[in-house]
Amino acid sequence: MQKILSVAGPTASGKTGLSIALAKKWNGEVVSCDSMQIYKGMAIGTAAPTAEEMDGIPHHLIGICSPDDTFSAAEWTALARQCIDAISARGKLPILCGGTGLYLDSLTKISQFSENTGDSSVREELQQIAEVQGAEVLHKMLSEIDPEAAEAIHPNNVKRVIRAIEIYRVTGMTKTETDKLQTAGNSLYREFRLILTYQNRDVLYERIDRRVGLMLDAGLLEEAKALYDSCSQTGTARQAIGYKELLPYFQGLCSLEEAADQIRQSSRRYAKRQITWFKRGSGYPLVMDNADGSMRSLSELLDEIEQAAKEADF
RNA sequence: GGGGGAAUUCCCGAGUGGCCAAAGGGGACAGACUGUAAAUCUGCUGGCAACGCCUUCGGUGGUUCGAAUCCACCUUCCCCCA
Repeated sequence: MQKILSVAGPTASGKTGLSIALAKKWNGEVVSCDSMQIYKGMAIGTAAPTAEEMDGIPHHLIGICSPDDTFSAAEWTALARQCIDAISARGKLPILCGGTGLYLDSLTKISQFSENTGDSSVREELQQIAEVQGAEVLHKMLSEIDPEAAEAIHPNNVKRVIRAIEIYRVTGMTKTETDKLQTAGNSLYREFRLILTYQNRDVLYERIDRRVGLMLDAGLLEEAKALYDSCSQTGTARQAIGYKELLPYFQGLCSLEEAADQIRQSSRRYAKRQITWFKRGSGYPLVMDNADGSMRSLSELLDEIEQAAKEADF
């Protein structure tokens, strides 16, 4: 089984720096596991590593799609698998680095994605039903075809209700059956997952606040402006934190300071959701901060990781 | 100097005699998550020995069986006329 090392954790927790240090130490290459770094022209706002930060370590799946492209966890997984194979073939260690929990779990938990199950016309039709007749009606439709999924998905979560119905419409199989099928079989990888954690939430939040300032200094405004001028406003990329909050500012609806506050807030909430996500998975919790609020040194962290990996027989 | 208005639970903001620990929104906190995921959604938010009790609606007194809601005075803020 292929070995992969993954570095997960909330935004601004220090994944990038750590993954590069690990790549140097263990002869690795980094594969970004980030739903937004995948897009071109969003390097600053997604905190993608600069060439200088990479310091010669090859990075993959950063800036490879147009912000207008639609993208999916399945597509990402397919690309990531290719990267991992290629890196392994070079005799190097693939290091997955990123905060998109869904992507990381897709890679490691889903043995086989079924054939393309998306259909935008079906989605639009269902969306219409939700808008005209209400979310309840849509949810009832799901109850009839897949009661188990309906039970698990809240009626208000229209996106997920639609997806569950869409699967059935396109494939004739329910979401419940599909999920079962996709997770059947063993994982393809022997993963050692580091989950970057903070004992003091405030320390992480301060890092987030500080980084937003740094992004603005680095030219986030120009980058966001260019993005809005050149792209349609409908793709996944427009959901990215750091860009969508700037739109009201460009439209003259709020001050830059207000927009920046909004970015900081969105980032903190995002971090919280990531923490919740990674908490339920397994992995080695790597504590990044000391009790007094200072950060632990890189060498100390690397030593601990080496020890933990050895104990996990990785 | 005169006239008018406002003070509500972390914030904004309803409530104008009992159905009010107090609508709604925001924030915070907690959680869910399998092809849009930096998205989407849920729960929760005075205290407690907790199907009940206690404290709370600027402050102090009062009216009333009963007040955030009525009265008096005080404090602060806003507006208008001088």
